[in-house]
Amino acid sequence: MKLTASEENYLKAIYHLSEGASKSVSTNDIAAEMKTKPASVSDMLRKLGEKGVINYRKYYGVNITQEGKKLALQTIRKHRLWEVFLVEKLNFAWDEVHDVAEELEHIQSPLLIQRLDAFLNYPKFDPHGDPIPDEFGDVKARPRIPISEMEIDQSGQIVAVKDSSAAFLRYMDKVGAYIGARVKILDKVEFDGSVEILVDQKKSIFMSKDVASNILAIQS
Amino acid sequence: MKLTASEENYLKAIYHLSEGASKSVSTNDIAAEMKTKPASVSDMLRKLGEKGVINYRKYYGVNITQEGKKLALQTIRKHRLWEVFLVEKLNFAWDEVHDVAEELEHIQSPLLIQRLDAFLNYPKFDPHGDPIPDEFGDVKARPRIPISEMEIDQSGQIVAVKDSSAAFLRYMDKVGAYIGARVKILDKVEFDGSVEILVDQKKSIFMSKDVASNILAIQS
DNA sequence: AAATATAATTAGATATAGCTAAAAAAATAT
DNA sequence: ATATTTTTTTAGCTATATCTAATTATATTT
Ligand SMILES: [Mn+2]
Ligand SMILES: [Mn+2]
Ligand SMILES: [Mn+2]
Ligand SMILES: [Mn+2]
Repeated sequence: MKLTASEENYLKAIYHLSEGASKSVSTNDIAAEMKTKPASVSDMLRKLGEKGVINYRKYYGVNITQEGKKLALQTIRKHRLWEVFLVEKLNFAWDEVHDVAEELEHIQSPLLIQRLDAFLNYPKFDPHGDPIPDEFGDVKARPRIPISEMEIDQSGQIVAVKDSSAAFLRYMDKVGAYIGARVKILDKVEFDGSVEILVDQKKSIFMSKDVASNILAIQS
Repeated sequence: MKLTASEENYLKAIYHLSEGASKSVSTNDIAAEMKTKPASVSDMLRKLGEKGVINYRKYYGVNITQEGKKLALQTIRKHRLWEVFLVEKLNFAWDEVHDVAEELEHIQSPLLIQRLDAFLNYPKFDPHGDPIPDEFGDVKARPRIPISEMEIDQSGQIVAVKDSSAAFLRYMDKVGAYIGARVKILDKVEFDGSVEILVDQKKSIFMSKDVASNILAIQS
């Protein structure tokens, strides 16, 4: 099964929207995610359905097939490997990599990805803490919870961000929160869910619930 | 001026066909180079003409403009930098890099290329000995002659290949000829122009004129 | 100079990928 | 159970990039 760059992008979006959610993915949701119009999505769904990477019943949304999942994970693998390359080797900031990786992920060359993976020493996570699927599409899931859901006095380590937008990542940089940082919940405001955390036993950061819910940690 | 990947490929082809040749480039030649049909070329020439990167007079072929030349050299720069990356960092063989570079060269990110250039330590030549234009499109030309034009007993150093096809490069590997090798012309056959050369003062290679004309050297 | 051959362009298709506007189906509210 | 709203699809249009077949312009022969 060979997909165009555009088909790969849609399939990836469908995969992401499927994750967690148990029911079908809707046309409107895909359109929002892809920043296209629902009419364009309907057209693409017909094509992806014909290619067998999704199950598509008109008016009832789509479910990704096993084949589709595998292909989506291949694209995600490439995207994340390139992100690691950009940060580790080319000194990109973690908020600068997404758009370039969005292009690089479509380069067709299994050898390239195999060699890139080796060159990067088989990284397991991308710069945002997201796991890199292996060449068979297997992902090592790591239990992670938003720090908004941790209790006062609990400790943990930041392992990922849920929102990888440049704006959010720059906020992280600004307040000194980063992947790998040790954190402890100092206080939680009942009223609005905002949180005060201690980073690396020295720096205290106060953040809204919205922010806290986008920082993922493993408890310790 | 923003070009599509396809436009960049055509412009690069036109640039290459222009090099050396003093007159306009013909539709048929471009079609042959691009492996498309002349009809497709006519269409593209109209578009490139409208964008001002070529001067196009129907039925009389094209000449690349200054603007076009600059853009073509940017694409060539990217292509060659990626080739260096693939060979130097990812251990690709020099006959495996072209097709992948042909895709990578279209990634749009000035920062990426600037950083890649630095990461590779500002290489001046690609794995086939071709010069890498700088960010302003300036190329350091090196005098180089096909070894078919060298005289008996003359010495030199292989600096590039004219033909970068996988087939030719694998032939080079097979006979042990490589960029950087010291060569001396041992014999030339008057009848058909074939040549015997000594590589690195130890290995003698006999080759047809066709082959010899595709190996470029600087005399010493 | 006219006939012929070659080269290049145009006309008309196809395929991808996007859009707006209209129509139809499904979901929700009365 | 209807009516209304929301969602989704279809129809029709635009743009890119390719093709084949037909046409036209230029170049070469005779
Ligand atoms: Mn993408
Ligand atoms: Mn990422
Ligand atoms: Mn290319
Ligand atoms: Mn090269």
